Amino acid sequence: MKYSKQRALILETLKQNPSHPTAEEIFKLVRQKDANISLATVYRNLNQLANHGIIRKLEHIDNVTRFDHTLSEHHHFICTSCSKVIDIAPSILPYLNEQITEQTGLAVTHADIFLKGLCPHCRNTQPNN
Amino acid sequence: MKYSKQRALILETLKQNPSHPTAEEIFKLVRQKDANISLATVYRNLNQLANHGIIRKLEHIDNVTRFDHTLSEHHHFICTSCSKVIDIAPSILPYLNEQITEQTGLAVTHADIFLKGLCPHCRNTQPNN
DNA sequence: TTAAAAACAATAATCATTATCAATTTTATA
DNA sequence: TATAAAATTGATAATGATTATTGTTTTTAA
Repeated sequence: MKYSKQRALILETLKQNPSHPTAEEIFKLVRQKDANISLATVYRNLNQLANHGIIRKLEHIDNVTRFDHTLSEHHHFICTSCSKVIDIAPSILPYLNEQITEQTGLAVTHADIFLKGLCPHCRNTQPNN
Repeated sequence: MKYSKQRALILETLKQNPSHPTAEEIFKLVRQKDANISLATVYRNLNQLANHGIIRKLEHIDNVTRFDHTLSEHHHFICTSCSKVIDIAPSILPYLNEQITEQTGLAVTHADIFLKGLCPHCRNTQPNN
């Protein structure tokens, strides 16, 4: 991968916004620093960075592709009220893959867990939902 | 919901094809029985059936929306080699929601688990993958 | 310094899905 | 059974996210 100013800006912007932004959201952010950058460039570079294992592409959260600044594995909780996404450390479910492999006979190499429920904030403000 | 021939056909077809088909795949199947049914009708009714809790919409398996003939909760394993989807009984992870709720303080109401790995068939035929 | 390779901006193309709308079907009621 | 309102349909246009194309610019190794 050759260096490019645009790619560096995109990666830097993603690192500064760990909130699992979409390509469109990243586009709006980088536009503030480079008024000429193209949406296609944002898509191209996000995919390229993901293919090189530098960032992570999340295709499962809410039917919209989002990007994650880190490769470190973690699960995701989405609040059904405010749509906020909260990262969950995989360490809360140790030996998950091994456990499933043992019980099913399927060689599990990767587990993505998507949780739904109310975040603490919505749980307090909307006690009856 | 008023009765409609088309919706009945779509539901029946899905029940006979529990392989998590996409809307397009269901469309091709129902076309064999009703040459005039429209793709829009298939989409409309699949969404309607899902909204009424009669079938389940799966948006997480492989970045394509698929439909599930049953509401009974279960997780999904997708083979990274042949893309086959295998259902996993949620009973292999009992008290999962409670366990996560306890450890994180998040009120988890629903957990979707998407597993990747090699299915038994591909594991045997491609031992080095 | 230069030339090939990679990346760019702009935009057209694609693909899955949804919206629109006039015509048809369903269904409750007379 | 007839009928009229409401729901549904088929056909197709529109949408929105993403990818492909193309001529131009940037990067980088020699």
